[in-house]
Amino acid sequence: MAAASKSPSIYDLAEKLKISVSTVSRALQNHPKISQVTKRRVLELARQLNYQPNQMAKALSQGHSKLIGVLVPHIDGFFFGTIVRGIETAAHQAGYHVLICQSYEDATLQQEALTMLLQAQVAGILVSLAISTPDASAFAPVLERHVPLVLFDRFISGFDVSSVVIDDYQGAYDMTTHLLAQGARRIAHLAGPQSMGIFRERLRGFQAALHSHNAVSDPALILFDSLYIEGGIRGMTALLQLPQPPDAVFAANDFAAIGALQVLKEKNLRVPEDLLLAGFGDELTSAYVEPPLSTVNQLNLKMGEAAVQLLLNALNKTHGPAPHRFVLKPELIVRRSSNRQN
Amino acid sequence: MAAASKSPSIYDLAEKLKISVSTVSRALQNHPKISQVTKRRVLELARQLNYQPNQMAKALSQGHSKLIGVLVPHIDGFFFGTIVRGIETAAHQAGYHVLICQSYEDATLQQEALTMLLQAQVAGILVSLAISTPDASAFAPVLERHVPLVLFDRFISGFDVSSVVIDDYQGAYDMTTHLLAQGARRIAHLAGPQSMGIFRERLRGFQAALHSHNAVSDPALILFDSLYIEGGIRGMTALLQLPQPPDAVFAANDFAAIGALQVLKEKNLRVPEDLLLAGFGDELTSAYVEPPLSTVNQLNLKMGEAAVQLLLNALNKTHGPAPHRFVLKPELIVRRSSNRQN
DNA sequence: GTCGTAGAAGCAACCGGTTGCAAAACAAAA
DNA sequence: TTTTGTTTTGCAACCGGTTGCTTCTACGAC
Repeated sequence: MAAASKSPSIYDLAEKLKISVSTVSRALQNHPKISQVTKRRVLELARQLNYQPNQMAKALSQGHSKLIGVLVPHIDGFFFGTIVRGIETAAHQAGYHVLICQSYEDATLQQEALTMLLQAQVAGILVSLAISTPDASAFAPVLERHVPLVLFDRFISGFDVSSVVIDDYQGAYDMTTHLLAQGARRIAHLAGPQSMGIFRERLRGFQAALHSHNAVSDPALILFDSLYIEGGIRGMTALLQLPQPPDAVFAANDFAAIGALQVLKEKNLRVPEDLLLAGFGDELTSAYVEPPLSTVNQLNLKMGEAAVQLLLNALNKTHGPAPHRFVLKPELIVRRSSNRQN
Repeated sequence: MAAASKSPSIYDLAEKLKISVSTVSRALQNHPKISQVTKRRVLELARQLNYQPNQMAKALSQGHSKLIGVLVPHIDGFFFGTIVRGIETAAHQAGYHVLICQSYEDATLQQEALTMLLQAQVAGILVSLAISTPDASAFAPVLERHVPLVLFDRFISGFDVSSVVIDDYQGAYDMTTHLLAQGARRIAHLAGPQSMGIFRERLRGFQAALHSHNAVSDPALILFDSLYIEGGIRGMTALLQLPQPPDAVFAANDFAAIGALQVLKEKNLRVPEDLLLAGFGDELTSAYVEPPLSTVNQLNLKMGEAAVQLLLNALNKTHGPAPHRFVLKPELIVRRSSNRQN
């Protein structure tokens, strides 16, 4: 299309130097069978003409590109933003590029994105599942073509591929234990959609902690709603209307907790004096709300890096290695919203 | 590498149907010179074999890919996260993929990333400049190859390419005017690095507003520092030690304002009663700090979309169209930190 | 029966690299 | 000087598409 100057190819180099393209190609790869003299001449001319290898041609002839496909629900927001940053950084260090797609939590869009990534001939794919993912069938084409796949954060049970997750169970368990230690007797849980493994795990951890400390476990205190701010508002409002309201709330993510906090402020209930509050996920905002919100750090950057590492492992083995599950230990971040000592 | 099943190519289709590859190729493109019968047969077999066109091969033969390179300082953080989301969404609608790179505000990394994008044969490039960008020279290879380029948010004066920016001058002017209307007499400005056009513009708008309202314009009230939270902390601390401290602070971004807010809280100064505070950029956090922070909305999503639109325009003209500058009008978001009326 | 023509399909070159294998160049050994 | 061996280089096919131009077929017109 571009009528004007095209960038030089190895053919141009070969012609100018009166040698064959294969020699040029090998010289550029520093192939041992090419003489130093020739290499020097090729490299020199390449520099002069500002030669840039065409990665598409390279990918085509080699059968695989230096692209890693990343499919996330959305890239804005602190959590995925940081993960993607970690992914890009790690990928870049390994000489890979990152192709980004968003599923918007929609299974159909997710499916389409996978198709596009496959068509783009990516070397591997990193996915955090859309909440609406019904089953693993969308990934059949990926597996068929033996494109390495690594799931992170969001997974689906019974889908046996490599993945990196945090130990949601443990994080929820620890946070619940902490709330109990702070004197909570009736802890409510704003739980997320149970179709997502992570939210199931958080609920499990919550319940296990209650159980092992012989604390009250009232089903009325467990609410299932969206985990956006609005969901938190609805949930907290409902909790306050109970005959026996809770004295602590543990939300399955920070947004829900922030929503709950807004309701509490409106009702002039003090946190942590009247009620303890904690979230999950360490969103950036959580440190700046009033009072600062206790939460569980998901080690986002590390998760992105670990996901890339797993993918690179798979890429470097000729045989598909056995799926490997990488579990990150989350960290409790105790701030004022759950801390009465101080 | 992949020893096992490779995905089918048009050669496989051609062979199975005993027709030539060119016919298959044309049938898939719905070329008018191919009979309906043949098209039907090809399409049917393609579906059966789950044929996926190899986009690299297509890009190679056509001389351009369906890839848009995006180069930002970093993808986490609300501002760039949202922009990138807008970009991805708009690009996806136009059938393009998005290749992400981060410069980490480093000119060298930025340069490298540009090279990689060029080698990846992207159809066009969207860039928000790294703060340390010394001049436009890094972009020479891009212009030479006639790869369409659009800058967004961060630009550099004297570099005449298409760009989409918000009217930082106007935003700062409006916010300053608002602070004056709220009764501020001595407004301080936490200014950013003046190498960045956006921060220069914000400072200009600030000063112009003071001037046109005959307000105090004291050079001691203008501080230049980093615009991270720490910079805001340093700045506010310094301002409070002045013989005549300000009665309002306008920070060139929200992070600096949030840092300033922390200092004020520590010193038990009330916002907005004792001092008015405003930021710029509408970070997510700003709505949740106490008191909620007044700020200027940068219309991030819209900016991303506009950038893609400009790029698509350039891609569709054979002649490089004249550079077009798209200016978005920012919106004032008045919250409690600057509002005494209410 | 021959010619003209439109429609459908195919040949082959090309995009810009990589790579197995053959060939050329040069040096050392016989 | 011929033979053998070692480097160095080149030929040509391939990756999976696209596309200009040619060829083949069939059908109506003269």
